[in-house]
Amino acid sequence: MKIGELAERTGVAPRLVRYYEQQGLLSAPRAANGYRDYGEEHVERVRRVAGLVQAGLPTRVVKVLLEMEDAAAMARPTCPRQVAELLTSELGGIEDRIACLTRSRDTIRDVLARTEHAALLSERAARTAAPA
Amino acid sequence: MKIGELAERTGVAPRLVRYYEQQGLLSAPRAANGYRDYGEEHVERVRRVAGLVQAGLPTRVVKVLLEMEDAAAMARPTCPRQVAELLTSELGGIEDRIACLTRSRDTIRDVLARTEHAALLSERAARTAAPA
DNA sequence: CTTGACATTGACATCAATGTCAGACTTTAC
DNA sequence: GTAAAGTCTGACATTGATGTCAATGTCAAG
Repeated sequence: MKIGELAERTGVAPRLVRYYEQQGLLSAPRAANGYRDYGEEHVERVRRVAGLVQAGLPTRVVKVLLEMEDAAAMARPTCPRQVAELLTSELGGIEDRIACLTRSRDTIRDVLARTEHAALLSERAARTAAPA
Repeated sequence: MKIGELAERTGVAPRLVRYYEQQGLLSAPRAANGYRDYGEEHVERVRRVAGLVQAGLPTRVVKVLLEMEDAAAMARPTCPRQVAELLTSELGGIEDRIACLTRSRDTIRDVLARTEHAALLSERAARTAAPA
């Protein structure tokens, strides 16, 4: 598929897809005419990249993170010492973020449930349970 | 305490503390001489603000989020319809981030455990279990 | 074959979060 | 009391993630 379709399916602007590619987060096979030519696997990949970037990770970190996810699929993953150290230190930051966001999520749910807007919450739950 | 000490205790640069204040995320009582004069409660607050910002939330969102956490402490929290809607829509994004980060966290742990760097992981666990 | 929609690259603009510096004032340490 | 260190405000610079535009090329539909 071409970049336009990929963008539509991921909700990520073509501009950003190219940017991520430039940052080395994305491979981009080319068709004979020079157009980028993506496959299904790229849809997942782009979603994942965008998700991590939106979660506040710099592209530089996302890069090693994803390289590592690729490695994790292997039976006997290898990982240079230096990368392992970077990941170990990032791990703390990631856990902090999770804790911070989790707390906010719980607070939001709690407040919505306890105010007169509980309906919004159940509407949303209904939507996510049966996504169109 | 003055801004320097607050900065030291939170790991957040004074410059940023002032910035957060300017964005309305922070109150800043002043001493007679004009210096900002913080109490213990501000330490927590600043950590929370910085945490959310690092988790990729724009200050504008952090602001309503924290206002709401304050409200959540009340017996009968109130919340204007418009704010409730904003929060409901942010909720999805937050959940996405959590999922994304959780997955990365698990992958990191998994890879570290399965490579020759498992030691890093246990060292870290030891540190976080008994923080200095 | 032409027109319109989409792609390519590269340059430039923007925005939010930070860093940094200058000039004036306060406080701390000697 | 003087010097060093910390604080204030305000301006300017930088960085990373994006938006936008221009000039050119490709493709699909009429």
